[in-house]
Amino acid sequence: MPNLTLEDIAILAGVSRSTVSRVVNGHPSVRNNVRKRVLNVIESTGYSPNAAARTLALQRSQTLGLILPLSISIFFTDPYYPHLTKGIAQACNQYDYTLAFFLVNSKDEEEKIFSRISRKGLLDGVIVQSGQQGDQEIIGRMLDANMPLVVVGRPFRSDNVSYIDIDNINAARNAVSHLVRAGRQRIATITGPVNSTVGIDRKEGYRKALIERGREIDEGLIREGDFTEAGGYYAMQQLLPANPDAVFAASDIMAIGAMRAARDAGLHIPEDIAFVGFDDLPIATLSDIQLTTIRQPVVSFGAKAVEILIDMIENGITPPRHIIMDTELVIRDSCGTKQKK
Amino acid sequence: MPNLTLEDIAILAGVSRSTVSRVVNGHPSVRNNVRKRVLNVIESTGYSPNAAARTLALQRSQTLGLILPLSISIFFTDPYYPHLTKGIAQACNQYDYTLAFFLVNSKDEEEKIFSRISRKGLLDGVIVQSGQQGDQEIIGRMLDANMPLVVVGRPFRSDNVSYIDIDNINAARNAVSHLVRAGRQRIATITGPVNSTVGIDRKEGYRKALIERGREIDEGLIREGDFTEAGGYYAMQQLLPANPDAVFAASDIMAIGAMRAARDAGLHIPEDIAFVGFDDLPIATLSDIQLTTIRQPVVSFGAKAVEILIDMIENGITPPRHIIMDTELVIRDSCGTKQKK
DNA sequence: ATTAGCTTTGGGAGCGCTCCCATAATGTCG
DNA sequence: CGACATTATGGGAGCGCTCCCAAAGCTAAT
Repeated sequence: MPNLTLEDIAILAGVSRSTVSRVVNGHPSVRNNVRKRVLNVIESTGYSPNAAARTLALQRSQTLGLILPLSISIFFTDPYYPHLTKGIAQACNQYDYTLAFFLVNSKDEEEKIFSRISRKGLLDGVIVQSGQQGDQEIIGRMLDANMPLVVVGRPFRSDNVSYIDIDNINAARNAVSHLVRAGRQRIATITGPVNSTVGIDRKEGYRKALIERGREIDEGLIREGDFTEAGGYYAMQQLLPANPDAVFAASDIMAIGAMRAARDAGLHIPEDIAFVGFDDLPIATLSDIQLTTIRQPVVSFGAKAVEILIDMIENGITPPRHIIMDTELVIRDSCGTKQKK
Repeated sequence: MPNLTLEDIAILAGVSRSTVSRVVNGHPSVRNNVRKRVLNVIESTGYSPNAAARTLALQRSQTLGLILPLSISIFFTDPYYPHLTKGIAQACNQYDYTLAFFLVNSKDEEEKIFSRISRKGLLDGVIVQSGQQGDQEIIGRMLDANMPLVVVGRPFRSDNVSYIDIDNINAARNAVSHLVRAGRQRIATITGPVNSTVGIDRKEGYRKALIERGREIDEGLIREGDFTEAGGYYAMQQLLPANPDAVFAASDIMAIGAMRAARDAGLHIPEDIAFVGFDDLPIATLSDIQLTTIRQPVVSFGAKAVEILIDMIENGITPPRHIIMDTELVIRDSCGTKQKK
């Protein structure tokens, strides 16, 4: 299969380069019989335009970048990221953009990847998964380079940046309120890393819920986790001496780890101790005790991020937009309030 | 930040375009003081070359595509794929290639994605995750388009294609032999889909192991799964009436589902029934009973695939290579043979 | 000092596309 | 049926880079 160019098609169809270009791009001012003739040639030769040449001429690559920064090099131990990726990939397909995927594994790589990303003619825009302080640098650099940018998860400095998030504080508050209403007395929490906005916000929601209900905050019932199963297990072990009768974990995967620790300690779920997670990813229903959790629309995050980003690319960078999506408390077995049928 | 070109840098440094190009590409024949002068200008202006222009001139994009075909639109319910993706992404970073990510979700998308992929000037080569019959079409089309290609997992027609895989038959045989040696009498299996090579091969390994040991094959002890947790659960329910005392599942995630079903049926693991999985992904150790499983080097698959692909791109397409990687049976709690300490 | 044999540098052409503008073909109306 | 508006078409220039070849600058040897 030889490498055909516009010119070749033009010759074969007996028209000019420009006309073929018009046909390819669906420009209206081409006579019908000419259009047909050209389309036939294209069809029969299997011609498809050269992406690089088009990018160069248009100054548009039709490619978006997804950057998962160093802080989440734990990539894929938490199924949150794969789901997000899926949402983004789907949306890219839908809008006919190519998705370039950058997984930052180490500080060394970071520099390498940066210089690749900031190269003109590669990406039209960038989606950064954020949350931790370290990600500010990436965000800053993209902004400096005037690269259209959407952040998934509220970043630390968020005033001049578009992002998509949920209301973590209220979502957490609802979950913990539910435990209070269920009569739990010693409600503990396993937070995310406190150098992340999700870590901070979900913890804040926990505090709010308790204070609203006139409870006191017992620091002995608060432990920091790292969004891994092992971290959840370990944090739970630390909490056990404080005798909690409920735990709100800032992610499903940590909740799974915490439940394992509780069970290893001989506790019964939900009788002795109730659990609520956060995310509602498929793992929530994989454990033996189905996890009560806060559903957040991870796949929609991706879709929405792509949508906004493309809008920025095609219509110019607008004032930063902050999109807050809805969450929902999904009651299952682990919190002990599910109606038996 | 204005959009600088080679030409601009040349003027600023008082040299020609060509000289700047030489400096950027590390060509030796540039006098040292000139090189320094140019580098200074580049540094101070933050210039970086335009990727599209370079691609057009070189006919090389330094970009690889990863295609996850329709048959695995279940993407990310099985953590296998995220891990593979991670391995590939890491390797791409290492070799300074960009990774474009194509997730095929529907038949409609397939066509759209194909035409994008086969566009010249976008990808230098492609990695396809394979296994099912439906993937043959993608593979065929890439081959027809003369696109350098490496398949992860042996495809159905594998003679003219480079691929990376493990010896699924022997790996499965070892696992099942282990169960036989442990004295299990009624060993069942939950296979992968039988329109996939992994499904077929692992089942074949199961049969081989039993026949070698003089056991008979009881079709009532064989059920087909679909590599999901729910599929494992369901298959196990089907198997229960046949009273198995051991199950070999063709993936960890199915083993998890199957164990849940066994437990729901009141069975004790591993006393009443032993389980062996396949993959050794982190989930294997997340369940309450740590899963005995066959470890396959998923992340290395990715690295190896990238390595071979780049070799094909840079040194021309060589005769197809078939790389078989090693596996290892990892004994944990679920098979009942682990030494107590 | 002159010439041969290097190394270093500059500029043209080309990669394959789009866009603009000029020209050619067509259509419309009095 | 000619004058004009309208629509189709062709070709040049340019996107920013690399590569090739020729010219210029050096070095050193006769």
